[in-house]
Amino acid sequence: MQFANSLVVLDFETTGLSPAQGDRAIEIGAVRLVNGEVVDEFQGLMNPGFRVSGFIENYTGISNSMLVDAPSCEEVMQQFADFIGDDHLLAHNASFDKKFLDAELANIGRDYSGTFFCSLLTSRRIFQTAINHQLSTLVKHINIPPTGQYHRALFDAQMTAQLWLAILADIRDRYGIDQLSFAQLAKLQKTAKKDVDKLLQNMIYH
DNA sequence: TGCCAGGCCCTCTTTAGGGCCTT
Repeated sequence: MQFANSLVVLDFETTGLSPAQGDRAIEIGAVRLVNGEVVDEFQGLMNPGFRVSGFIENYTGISNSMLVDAPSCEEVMQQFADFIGDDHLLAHNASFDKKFLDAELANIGRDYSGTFFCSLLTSRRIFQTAINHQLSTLVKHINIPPTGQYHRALFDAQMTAQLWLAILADIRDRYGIDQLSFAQLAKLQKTAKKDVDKLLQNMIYH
C-alpha cells in the first residue's frame, strides 16, 4: 500500500478563470510536504504576454509592472515541471489549478505522472461544520494564524498545506487512523458526506 | 453582436436549477 507521505501542494494566480478562454498563469507557488513537514518550496511570477485586468491586479496584488520583467510562462513552467517530479499533487479546488497546470504544461510539451487531490472536496467531508469552505475560512476554522497575503500563490499553497495537515490530524484524532493511502484519500474525497463517518470507521480495520 | 468556466453538490432531483469554490 502506498501511503500518502509526499505531496506537492500548489496554487496558481491567473489572468482569469478559464484557460479555454485564453487565460494564462501569472504566478505559481508550491510546497512539498513529506511526512507532515514542508521540506521544499517553489515560487515564480510569470509574464503571460498581455496586460492583466484591473480586477486581477486588485484581487492578487500582482500588478502589470511586476509582470513586465518577469520570465515567460514557458520558462517558469519548465522549472516547475522539474520541481513536481513524480509526486502526487494537491490544491484547494483542484479542478481549477489542474486546468491551468494541464494547459501550461501542454504549451511546453511537458506532463506529470501524479494524481491530483483536492483539499476543498476533502474539507467538505471532514470539516462539515465549517461556515463555508473557502481557504481563508478553513484556515480560521483550524486556528492557524495567517502570516501572509491571501491570493498570492506561495502563501495560498502554504495555507493549503497547513489545512491538509489539519485534515489528516482530525482523521487521526477522531478515528485513530495514522496514515491513509492515496487510494483511500481518493475514495474519501468522492464519498457522500453522510457516508464519510462509516467509511473512515471501516478504514480503521483495513 | 453578444456572450463568455466548469466541476461538485444539494434539493422543492434524475425530463433541473442554482449555490459554492477557484482567478
